[in-house]
Amino acid sequence: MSGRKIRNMEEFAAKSGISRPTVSKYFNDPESVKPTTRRRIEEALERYDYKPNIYAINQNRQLTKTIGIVVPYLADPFFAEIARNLETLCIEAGYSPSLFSSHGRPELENDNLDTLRSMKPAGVLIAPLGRTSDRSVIEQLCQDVPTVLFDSNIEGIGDVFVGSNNPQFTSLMVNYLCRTGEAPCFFEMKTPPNPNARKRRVGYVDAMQTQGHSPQIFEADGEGWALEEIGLQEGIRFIESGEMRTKTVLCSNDRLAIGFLAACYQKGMRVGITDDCDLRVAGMDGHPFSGFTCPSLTTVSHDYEAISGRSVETLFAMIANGSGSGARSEKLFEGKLLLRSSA
Amino acid sequence: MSGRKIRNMEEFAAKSGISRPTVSKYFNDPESVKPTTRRRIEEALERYDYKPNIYAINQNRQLTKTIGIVVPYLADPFFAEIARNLETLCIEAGYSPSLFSSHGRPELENDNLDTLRSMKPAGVLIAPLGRTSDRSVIEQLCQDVPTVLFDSNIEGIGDVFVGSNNPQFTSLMVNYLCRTGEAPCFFEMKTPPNPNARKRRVGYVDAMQTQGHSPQIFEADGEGWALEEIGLQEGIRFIESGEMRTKTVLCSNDRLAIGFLAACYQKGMRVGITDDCDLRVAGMDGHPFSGFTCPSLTTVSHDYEAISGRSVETLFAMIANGSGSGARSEKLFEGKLLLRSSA
DNA sequence: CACAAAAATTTACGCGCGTAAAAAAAGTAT
DNA sequence: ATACTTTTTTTACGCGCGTAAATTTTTGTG
Repeated sequence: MSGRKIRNMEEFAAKSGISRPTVSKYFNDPESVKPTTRRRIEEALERYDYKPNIYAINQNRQLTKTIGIVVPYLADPFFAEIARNLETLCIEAGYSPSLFSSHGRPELENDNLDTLRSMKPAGVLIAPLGRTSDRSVIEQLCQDVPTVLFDSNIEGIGDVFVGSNNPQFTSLMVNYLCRTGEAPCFFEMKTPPNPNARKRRVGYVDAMQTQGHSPQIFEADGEGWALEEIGLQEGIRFIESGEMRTKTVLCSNDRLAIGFLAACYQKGMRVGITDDCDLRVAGMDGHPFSGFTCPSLTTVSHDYEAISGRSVETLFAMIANGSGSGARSEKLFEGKLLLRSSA
Repeated sequence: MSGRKIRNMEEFAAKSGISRPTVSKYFNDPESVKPTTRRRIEEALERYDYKPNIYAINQNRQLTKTIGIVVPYLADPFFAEIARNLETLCIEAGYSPSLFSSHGRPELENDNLDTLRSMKPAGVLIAPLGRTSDRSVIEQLCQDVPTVLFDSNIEGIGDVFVGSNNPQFTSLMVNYLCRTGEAPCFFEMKTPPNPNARKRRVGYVDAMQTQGHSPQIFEADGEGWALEEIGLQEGIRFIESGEMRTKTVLCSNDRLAIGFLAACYQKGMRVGITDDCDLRVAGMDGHPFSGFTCPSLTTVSHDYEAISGRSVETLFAMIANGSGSGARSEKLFEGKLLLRSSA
């Protein structure tokens, strides 16, 4: 590819001594041309620096090879990790993923979705903001292109949802905590950015009542995605309030838990399962870095691979079969207990 | 936008009662048409669901409104945070950022860059993999489009580099540590994924010698971007080796430090500046979550805002002036000492 | 070597838009 | 009202490629 630049496929076809339609065929599927021809094209490809113009390619095409991936906040390690998985799977399947973050802002989510819609992608994988999402915009998208919602469900929208069974997360953890010690109180945000928080709260209350305990919920103030900071500040407030009726704290998510651990550390409270500790703290999510807190965080982990795997599988199936599969399907994966040393 | 869909600009122009070229003009710059006309178009825009086809728009255009952003590993919170800043700045300036992660793999970096090049972006912001990057591919990109390299410098390539003064990071921290206690040993990876590591090591050795101390470096085994895990496992090995000649450890970066803190915790070593502690641990980067470790991590922080701000400013200037500015410029920002409780 | 099948070529059209040039219409100042 | 300027319309072409149909060449088989 050291040779000089080629303007278009016409010119490249001339250089390689092959007709343009055949070259076009090659780029759409290298296997579809005779090996001899293929070799000649690929030799030319090494000598000249040419790549078909993606705009011209997609402009007169109904389905592109693009897959849109939209997450609410990419700087959240959970979404970064999921996005990484999804991108990898798409690439392996021969698609070109296009990644969008809504940065927690509804108007950006709308912009992303509009942009995506005009890109005529083969399919879209979206984790919506949730509460603040614009239903109609997502609905539009789902109508136009095969779309899989993941992580955050929006009732009645889209053909497929793939996510985690959030109430099961809490009941799993509550049961474990009750089995091994005191029943937990619940540390969460009053206005959480992620819509799964509500389900977790409900799951907590249900599980506690099933176990015959009365729930205690501490609602942290603060808005936005700076969850560790909120966990720290409000954790301190919670501890200082003296209202904590139990020495076991279940945090609504791992990022909050990481902040809460920092609060405990600052307040000189030892966290852990051993006898010399003052408090047990657990989280939920299986955050990529939850294994490296001090103490390491006991949590319920999403089945990352299952969620990302199923999401893309389903999407590919929708793309193949034509999207209109009929009934809306929801697939919820169970969380796995990650027993570490904080609880 | 509840009205039925419009196929193309021709049809939309008919609906709004304006000629297509004028509508086209409107979409390129809404201010460029008469207020009356603008109002009529925008009214039609509310009634009908139309957006110009992005492929057709860009196909016959030399410079698009796209800005490419390429990072080596998006699941690393440092890059996630930088990417978030860059995206926001681009959007505010009226551009459409397009985000790519190389997932630590050189072949993906090449793919990303090739894709980007064919997108004819107005400009590109790239943090290359570094050591494993394909120089020629990056060089090609720089020739074709205005490009700013950030974070990881590749000598002699590109017109502009914006990053941090890594040797200064280490000397700043070494000086602080020496001033307040024992001189530090250095904990780093033998084969770090990030090319800045080498500069930090050199900076460490230099600073130590300047201070009249003999450097001690522990080289952690392991490859890839699972830095916390490596910091944990190799940290344990380092501690157990008994080779640690000092009770102050400077980690090459915060993620390694987070893993090392976990190692210390597991080995029952108290980390902090207070008298009852066994060890001081410091990091470098100002990792978004470094403030929430236990103890909170003393570190040298990148000037995130300055790096991202300067990067886009420079890029916009290159776009405006035409890229060929002549000499290669490098801007290195100083790190800021973040004094917390680990060292 | 003839012949059918497969592959490549030739030819030609269209996608949706940018954009240039010329003509017409609308707005402004005199 | 007239002359002038700004804006819009009309008309027309081209971007780079997908793709279909008809034709020619190449390949494989008997």
